[in-house]
Amino acid sequence: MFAQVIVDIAHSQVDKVFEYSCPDDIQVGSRVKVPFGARNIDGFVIGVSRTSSYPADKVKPIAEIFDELPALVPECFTIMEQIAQRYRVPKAVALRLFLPSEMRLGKVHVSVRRFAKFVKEIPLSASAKKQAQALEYIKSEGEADYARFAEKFGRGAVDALSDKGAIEVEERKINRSPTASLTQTYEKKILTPAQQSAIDDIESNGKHIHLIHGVTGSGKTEIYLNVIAREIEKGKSAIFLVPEISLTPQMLSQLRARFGGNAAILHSGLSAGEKFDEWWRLRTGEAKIAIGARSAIFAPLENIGAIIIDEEHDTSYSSESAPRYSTVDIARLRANFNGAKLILGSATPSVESYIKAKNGEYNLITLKDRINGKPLPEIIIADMTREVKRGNNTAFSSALREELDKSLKSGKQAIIFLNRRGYSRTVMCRDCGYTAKCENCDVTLTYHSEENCLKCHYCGAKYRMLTSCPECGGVHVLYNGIGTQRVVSDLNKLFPDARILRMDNDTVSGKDGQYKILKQFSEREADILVGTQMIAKGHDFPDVTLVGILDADMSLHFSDYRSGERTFQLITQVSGRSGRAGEAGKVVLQTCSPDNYILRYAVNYDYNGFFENEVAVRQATFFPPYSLICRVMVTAESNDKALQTLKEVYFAIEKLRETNPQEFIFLNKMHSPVKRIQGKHRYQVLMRLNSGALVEKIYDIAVKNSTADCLVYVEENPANLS
DNA sequence: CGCGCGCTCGGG
DNA sequence: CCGAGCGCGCGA
Repeated sequence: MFAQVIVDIAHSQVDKVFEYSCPDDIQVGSRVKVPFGARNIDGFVIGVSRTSSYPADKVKPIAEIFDELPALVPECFTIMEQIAQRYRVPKAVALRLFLPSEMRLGKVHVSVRRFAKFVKEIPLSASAKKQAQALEYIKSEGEADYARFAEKFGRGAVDALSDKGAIEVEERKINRSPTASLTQTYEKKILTPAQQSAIDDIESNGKHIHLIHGVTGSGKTEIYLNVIAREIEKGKSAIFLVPEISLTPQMLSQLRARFGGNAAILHSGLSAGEKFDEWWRLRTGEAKIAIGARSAIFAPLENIGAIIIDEEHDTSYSSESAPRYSTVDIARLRANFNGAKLILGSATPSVESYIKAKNGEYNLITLKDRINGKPLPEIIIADMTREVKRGNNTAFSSALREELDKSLKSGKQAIIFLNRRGYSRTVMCRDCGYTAKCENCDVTLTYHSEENCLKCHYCGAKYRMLTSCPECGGVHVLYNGIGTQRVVSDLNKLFPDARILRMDNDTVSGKDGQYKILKQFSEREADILVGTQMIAKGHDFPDVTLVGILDADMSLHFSDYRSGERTFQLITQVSGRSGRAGEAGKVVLQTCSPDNYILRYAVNYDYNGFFENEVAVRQATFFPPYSLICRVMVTAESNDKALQTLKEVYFAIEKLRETNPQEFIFLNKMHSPVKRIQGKHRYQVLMRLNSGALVEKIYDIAVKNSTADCLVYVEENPANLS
C-alpha cells in the first residue's frame, strides 16, 4: 500500500503531497514519521492507494505510525484544501489548525502518569534506611503515584528499589478532565414562549444559517443549550463557540451541569495535559459537544448537527495570525460538509451579519424582551463639556457621583468602565511640545505611576520617567488623559469607605488573575469594579445596578469605519451588566459629544435605527460590506528591504488594477500608522475593492514577495489599522 | 591541493 | 524548512 503524506513543514516549497509505502492497515488521518531528505519528520496521511504514482524504486517506507485512532477526522482534508486555497497558506499550516499545539512537534503522544507498584520484599543493607522506609510504605499501600512517592522518599531510593525488582513502575493512561469536579445539578428551566418558538423555528426552518438577535438577558443561552440537546438526541455532535472572555467558571459549571461528561471544554487556560485529554474525548466520541473560543471551530468531531457562535459580533472571532480566517467562514464550511445548522447570536449583531439576515440569506430570529420581564436599564447621558464649563475637572459627572452615592448607600454594586489602561497619561513638554515616544515603535509612551516609568503598549518597553525635556531641557513636564488607576484614586477620595477593585491588563496576569478578580467582585468583596474592555461582556453580577461609562465617545474617534458599530456594541454590552436580577438598573454615559447619533441610538436601545443609519452611511461611502478593505503589510528589520519589497508589491497590484480598473475604489502605498513595532519597519499597501474577486490574486502577490527577513501578509477588513 | 563557507537544490 | 553537495577563494 501507498500513503499520500503531507509533511509538517510550514513552507510553500514543500507544500505538496509525498508518497510512501506503508502497511495495509494504515488509516487516513494518522500522524506519521517519515524519512524526508536526510532526516525524519512528522507528517499526516491524507490518503491511501494500492498503486503508486511515483517511481516505485524511489518510494521510501513510512518510519512510524502514531495513532491507533487517526487524529484527523475525514472532513479535515476537504476543509484544509479550502483554507489553503482561500488564504494561500501551505496545506501543513491549514492542517495544523485541526490539532492542538500539544499534539505536534512529536512531543506529546500519550497522556500517562507513572505509578509505583509493590512487587516483592527484598533484603536490604542496614544502611539503606530510605529504601527500607519506602519499601515499608509501598508494601502497605500496594501502589502510589510515582512522582509523589519519589518526592517523599527521594528519587535515589525509589529508583534503587525498582532496579532491584522490589517495585515496578507502570505507566497508566489517565483522564485530566478540567471541570470534572464541578457538581452542580441541572434544573430544567421553563422556556418562555419566545424561546420555545425560536427553538422550533431553528428546527423547522429551511434555512441553514440562523441569526438570533436578542437583547441582553433575553435568554439566548438557554436556546443554544436546547438546540444542542436536541442534536445530541438525534445522535449528532455540536460545537458551541463563545468569546474567550466568556469562558467563566459560572458558564462552565452550567454546561457541565447540563451535559456532564458529554461536553468537552477547550480553552487556553487549560494545561497541556488537560487540553490533550479533552481533545481526545471529542475525537473518540466519548464527548460530543465541543465548547470553546475561536479555535474550537476545529474540534475533532464528526457528524456535526449544530454549530453555535455566541456573541457573533465579537472581534475575537477573527484570527490575527496566518491564516487570518474568520470563524464564521470556517463554520460555514464545516456546517456545509455536515449538513449542520449554523446559529449566530448577539444582542448587537455585526452589520455584516444583520444585512445577510435582512436579505434573507440567514433566518432572522428576534427576541425583544428580557426573560425576567424587566426593562433594560435606563441610560442617562452626562455632557462632560458642560461639566467642565461648570468647573468640574474630575473624571466624574455630578450625575454619576450622585448615582454612585445612592448605590453605595443602598448596598448595591457598581461598575465603572473606561476605554484605556494604566494611567494612560502621555508625557509632554510644556515648553516645546515634545512628547515621549518609544524608540522601537513610534508610539507615544504611557506613564505608569506604580513604577514611575513610561511604557510602550505595543512592545512593552520600559523607560525612566523624564525629569526634564530631552529636546529643550525644560522642566515643565505635563501629563494628559486619565486611566483606570487615576479613576480608582479619584474614587478613593470621593468615597473613602468604598471597596474598589481594578481590572485591566496591568492588574491582571493571565486568565487566572481575571477570574480571580471577577470572583472577588461576584462574592461581594468590593462595591465598585473599575475596568477596561475586559469587564464589558459575558459576566453576570446580580447585585450590580449601576454602570458608569466614563468616556463613551473615545472609540468614536478612531479612524476606523467600524468605530460607530464598535461604540454601539460596547455601550449596549456594558449597559447589559446593570440590573440583571430583581432591581432595575441604571447607566450613566459620559461623553463630550452628547448629540452623536450613535450614542442617541444606543441610549434608546434602538438597534434597528442604528443599523439603518449605519447601512446608509456604508452604502453611500462604499465601505464594507459594500466594499472590501484590503491591506498588504510589509514588515522588515531593514528599512531599505521593506521599502524595496513595498515597491514590488505595489507594482504588482498596480498591474492588477490595469486589467481590473472597475474593482479598485482606492489604492495607495504608505507608512503604517505605527511606523515601527519591536524594531520592525512597517509599510502597507492599502486598497478598497468593490468585491472579493481579486483577493486570491492579492494573496498570491503577498506570498510571492514574502521572505524570512521581510514578511508580507494580507489583512481583509482589518480590525485595527495601526 | 585541500578545506571552509555560502549558495542552490531536492526531498517521495 | 533543512541538510547535502558543490563551487570558489584562500592558505601553504
